[in-house]
Amino acid sequence: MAESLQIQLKKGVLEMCVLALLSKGDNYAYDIASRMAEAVGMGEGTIYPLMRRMQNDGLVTTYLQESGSGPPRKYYKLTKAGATALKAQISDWVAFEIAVRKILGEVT
Amino acid sequence: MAESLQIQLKKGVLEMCVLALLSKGDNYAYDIASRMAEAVGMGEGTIYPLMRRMQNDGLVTTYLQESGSGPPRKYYKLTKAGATALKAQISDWVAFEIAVRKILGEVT
DNA sequence: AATTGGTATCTTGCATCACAAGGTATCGTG
DNA sequence: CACGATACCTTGTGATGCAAGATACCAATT
Repeated sequence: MAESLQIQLKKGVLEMCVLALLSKGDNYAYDIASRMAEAVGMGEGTIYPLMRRMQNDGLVTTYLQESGSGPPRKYYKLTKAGATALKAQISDWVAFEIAVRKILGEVT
Repeated sequence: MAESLQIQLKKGVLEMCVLALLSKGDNYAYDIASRMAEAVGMGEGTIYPLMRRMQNDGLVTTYLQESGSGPPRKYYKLTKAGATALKAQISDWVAFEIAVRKILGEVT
């Protein structure tokens, strides 16, 4: 376990979840945020900086599309690099999960 | 899933692991840090503020003990409140784990 | 036509906190 | 006595999640 915890936890989980959602189909921030809010309690204000960072990192690309019910949506699409990052982050996450379970041990 | 992600992730995991270690016996910061470093890559500089916070929160108490090999060690001992917090945090963690696995879905 | 409420974008200020790096002190060994 | 290991702790930095709010579009009610 060489990497810093920060990478595993902070950059890791949220980004990984968003990448996982996008791997099932393009989506826009508001909807992603809603799903994440329901699933893990993420706040809406968190998603936009995160998406911008992921775009800067080349993990996603964007395109605009009319919605018919509100302002146009900015859809995010996974790139090849994004898919690769997703795989790596999942394997990191699984390793982290195992490490934590080991620490918890019989306490669980 | 009402609580903020921050609580689940940041305050959560590290504190939970430390509490779990202490539930198996009193221990001192340097040793805890070593174990955590090996297990999840936590840095040593992280442990001392964390322990102080946990002490302020009444989750642990401390006592000094000579070591024979270096300066005296400050042992931390789990309080009743600490044990209660540990249980709650484990159940939060398990729920979080499940939520993440659900998001990852078949991608895993 | 004006207001409300839901959708959807984004910004700002704040607080938290893990980390790296450094500082201090004790002990045993070469 | 110097060195490395043990063990404590502090400081500064950077990252980032969050709450709150600003902006704007659309549909439906008033």
